[in-house]
Amino acid sequence: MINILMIEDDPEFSLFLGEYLEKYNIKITNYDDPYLGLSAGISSYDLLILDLTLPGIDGLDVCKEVSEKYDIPIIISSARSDVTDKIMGLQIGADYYLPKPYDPKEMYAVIQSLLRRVNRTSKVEEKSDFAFNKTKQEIIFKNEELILTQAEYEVLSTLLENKNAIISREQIVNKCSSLSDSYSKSLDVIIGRLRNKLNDNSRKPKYLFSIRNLGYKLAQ
Amino acid sequence: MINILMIEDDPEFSLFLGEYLEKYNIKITNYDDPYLGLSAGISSYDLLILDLTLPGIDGLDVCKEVSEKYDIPIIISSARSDVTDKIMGLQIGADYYLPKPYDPKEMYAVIQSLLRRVNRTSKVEEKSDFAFNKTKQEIIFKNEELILTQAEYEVLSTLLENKNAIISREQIVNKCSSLSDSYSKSLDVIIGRLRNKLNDNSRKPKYLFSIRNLGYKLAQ
DNA sequence: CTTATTATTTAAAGAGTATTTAAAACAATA
DNA sequence: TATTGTTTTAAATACTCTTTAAATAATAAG
Repeated sequence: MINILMIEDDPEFSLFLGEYLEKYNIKITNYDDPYLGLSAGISSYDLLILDLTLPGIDGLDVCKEVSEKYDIPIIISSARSDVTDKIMGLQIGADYYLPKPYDPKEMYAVIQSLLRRVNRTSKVEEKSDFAFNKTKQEIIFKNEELILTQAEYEVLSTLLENKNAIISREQIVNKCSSLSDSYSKSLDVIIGRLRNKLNDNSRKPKYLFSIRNLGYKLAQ
Repeated sequence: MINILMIEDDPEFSLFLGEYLEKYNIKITNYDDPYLGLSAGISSYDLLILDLTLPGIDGLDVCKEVSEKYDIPIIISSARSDVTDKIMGLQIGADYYLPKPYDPKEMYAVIQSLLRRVNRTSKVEEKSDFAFNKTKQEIIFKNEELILTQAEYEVLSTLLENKNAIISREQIVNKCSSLSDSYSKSLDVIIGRLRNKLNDNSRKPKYLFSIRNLGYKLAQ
């Protein structure tokens, strides 16, 4: 069961949406008074749907306050479809801006998407043992940053960019500017050092496979 | 610097957007061929902007594949503004659906919002040993004000502004007006003095890391 | 099984970078 | 002009990493 907090001064609309979402096991609790909504134990909800035209306070201010204090995902659902409103809303803390009128199916899709993202990123579970960030020039392996030399970084990067594919020694050497471009044995040495840092074993490798006569491949 | 992968078969549009986002320190790499885009080392980018009308394959299929294999946030940017497309896109793995045409400002707001959400939920929010106040020109380190010369202050500031990122010697020298802009060894000396004041050790640094051939980085 | 080829490992050399130290040049102030 | 504090220069030292080389191991072919 998913619990959604709604702040919306048109009770008919919230009722209509609530009824629609009921069949997907989603429960909406609506406050037409924004002040009541703000003191409704926000953190116990999974998501906030926020209207902008509210009595007594601008929805954008509500958005800002909630976003600063809580982690809860926010969808702005408003008849104000001005670009500046959208931009403001998103910058101020909203996760999605859905202009009214909309098909409730669309709202449902947005809710699904947002909750998927929130749950996905908060989970520790990961598919790959590697994560890498080109801008920072760092490669994370099993949640630890690898300390790599320039050549090691370049080699592992090119392998990572072609995950599970075989790349020839020649290709690798050409892509790595810190390797002298002559045919050389340096690459083999670098590979060995990478294997050490990955705790991999050339006899029965888990990550770094040597494919005789063809090159190397990084599995996973 | 934020790295965005774009798959969009209208090169003019991607160029236009890329130029606009440049000033916010965002770099767009566009592939007009979706198959090339898919093999472009997706996991090293921070975000994917995806068009739907692509040559040879439907954008929704690309979306599905990427979403299943990677955690990367996806924005669909498409002229197809049909509700069913929106719903499909969001259900299949997209995080946002932005119908063309749109103001590039709006795209920027969406990017900000999405990255904020992704970083917010994944980061454990760690405490920094540093706090700095630009207006007062002071830097607090472990609750004590550091007594710094002008050059030291400027160098530490630029490092602090790019926490955990590698900055080249050249970049640092250019940003620091009290360093003569010629290539010079002064920076190395200043770094040494900063290390002293931070009780840091170049052999096994805790804060001030030298990244051979690339520059320095301040951790934390 | 033997031999030729290809890959891995290990150690050491050498080139290139970074750090440290001390002294000189410079700037600001009284 | 003397003092003081800061940046620059220079030179010595320390260190890191790619390359080379040589020994060992694994694989494929005859």
